[in-house]
Amino acid sequence: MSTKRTVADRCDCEVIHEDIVNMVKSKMPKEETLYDLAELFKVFGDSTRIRILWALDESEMCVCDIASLLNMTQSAISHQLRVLKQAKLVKNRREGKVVYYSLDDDHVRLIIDQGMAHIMEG
Amino acid sequence: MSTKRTVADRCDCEVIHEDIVNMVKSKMPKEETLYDLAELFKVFGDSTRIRILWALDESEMCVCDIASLLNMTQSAISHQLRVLKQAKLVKNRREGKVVYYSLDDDHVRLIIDQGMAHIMEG
DNA sequence: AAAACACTTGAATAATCATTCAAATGTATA
DNA sequence: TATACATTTGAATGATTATTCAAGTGTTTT
Repeated sequence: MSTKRTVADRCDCEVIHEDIVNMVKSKMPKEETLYDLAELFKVFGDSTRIRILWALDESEMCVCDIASLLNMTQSAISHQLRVLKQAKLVKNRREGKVVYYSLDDDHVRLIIDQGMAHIMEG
Repeated sequence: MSTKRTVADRCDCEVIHEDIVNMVKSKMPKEETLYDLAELFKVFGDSTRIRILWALDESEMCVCDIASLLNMTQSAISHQLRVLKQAKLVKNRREGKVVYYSLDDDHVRLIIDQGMAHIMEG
């Protein structure tokens, strides 16, 4: 008796469209690639960093100026610039005591533009 | 006497290039816009959601299939689909008991493509 | 060499958020 | 109407992370 399923048979449902799942699975990029992609977008996913990127798209700037522009501490800006640099989105050069940051990559503008397009269409 | 600055005059440096800061400030979008932009990218900044978006770019799928494809619980997938829907990146339709999800917007592909381009150029 | 300056770094705190678990919908079927 | 099914929802937990604060570099000026 009791062909009744126990309450938690792992997942309470099996695949419904196995053919589609298999097809999609065969076309998915490597796990690692998708992970890296998410990591990249995570960098864009903070308003401080977005503002920094937008500012640097207008002009190369030093840490002090960015801090002033965004009304934040130099330390906070410096921390975020490090994140942006690790993601290869900005680069810097030193001139005496001053360190100037600028965009490192053309994709930055394109990614932001596409994001804006999505937001704007409402 | 003592024109010497106290140790913490708010920020330990003043603006260095006031002209540039003012120019950039005048060109920056509204705070709110940049905040919304960051919120959008935050949605892309999670590997589960990126995988869902990539999968839905191949084919419309139901929650159960996505869960199977990504080897995760339906609950976890459902929670993330809600986030994606709020961001207007996916839409859904019901057919009996089954709910099918699909991409809601052409920008999704373009944004992901730009992200990939950045990653791939190394 | 000492002081001032521009910036970086590390640890600590607080806030955000992805996943899990349990319970609740809504729909179809017996 | 009761059961099964596909999905949603809410609360709880653990992990990640942005900012602050204090101390540390590296460079120039006096």
